[in-house]
Amino acid sequence: MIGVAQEVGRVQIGELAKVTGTTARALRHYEQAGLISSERASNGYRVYEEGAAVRVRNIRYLLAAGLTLDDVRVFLPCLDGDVAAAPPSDKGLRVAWERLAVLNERIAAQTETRDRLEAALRQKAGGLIRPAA
Amino acid sequence: MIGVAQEVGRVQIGELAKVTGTTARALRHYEQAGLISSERASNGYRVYEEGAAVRVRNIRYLLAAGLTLDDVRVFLPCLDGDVAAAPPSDKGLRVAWERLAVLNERIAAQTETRDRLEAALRQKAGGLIRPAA
DNA sequence: TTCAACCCTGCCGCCAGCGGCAAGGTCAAG
DNA sequence: CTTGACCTTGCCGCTGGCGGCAGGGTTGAA
Repeated sequence: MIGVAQEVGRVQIGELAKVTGTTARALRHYEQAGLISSERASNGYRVYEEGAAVRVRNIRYLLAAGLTLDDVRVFLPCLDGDVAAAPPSDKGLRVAWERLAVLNERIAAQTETRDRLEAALRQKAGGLIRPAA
Repeated sequence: MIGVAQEVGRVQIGELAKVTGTTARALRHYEQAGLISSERASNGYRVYEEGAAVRVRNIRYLLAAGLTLDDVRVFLPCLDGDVAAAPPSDKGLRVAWERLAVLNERIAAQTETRDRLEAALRQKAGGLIRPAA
């Protein structure tokens, strides 16, 4: 083993992938997209600091909610709280609010659509078929 | 002009695209995906019957809400109401309810995420920046 | 020394929902 | 008879978020 963790949190990509439930490939992708950063060891290996895991989990959480990497980039500085990253700039915050508004619209649209679909289904199904609940 | 409409609603692809606010390309795509159907004139041109416009608008509506073409295929039979298409089969209805449940989950996830983001933003912004509303 | 298990950087592939273009047929008007 | 607006099929391209592989270095253990 290459050092289970000399200093806590100084971890390489495979480990980070494992603990965050993702893949090294995805992590490199996030880095290239500017969502995470890494130092390099003398051999060129990426080394992640403590807190990276939190950040990555935040990323995954937002992605899972249907946000794009661009969106995530906007919101991340507001989520890390403690870790580095630019303290959310004024402009950054404005943009974040804008994206949030967009998100709200999307949710509204989907909700409306769902309601209509549900109504249509109830009507078609008479009473034969019921919501899975 | 090739006949502004001999019988009302017997219309070709460009017209249908125009009235539904989409493109011929997209309509062919929907057809290939099995979402709409068309007869052919003797010259090979697609001819759409009345009601196609409604169907297409339904499709666009659902797509705009973030559904996939697959999803749409599932829900369409329940929306046409009058037009042809298979009368929503029993199995079809079950599947539709399932998809609806998925949609609900997605909405829930997004809503939760939005709430968290909003909270984070409020905290970061103190009171400097306010929701766009 | 050799091996396995890591890591690196490309670069191509996939899915979805089309856009866009080529190469050709059809039709009505001038 | 030509023009131009329409239509046809087919295929390649693009965006996003990676997956996966090739080709190569580094490490620690046996």
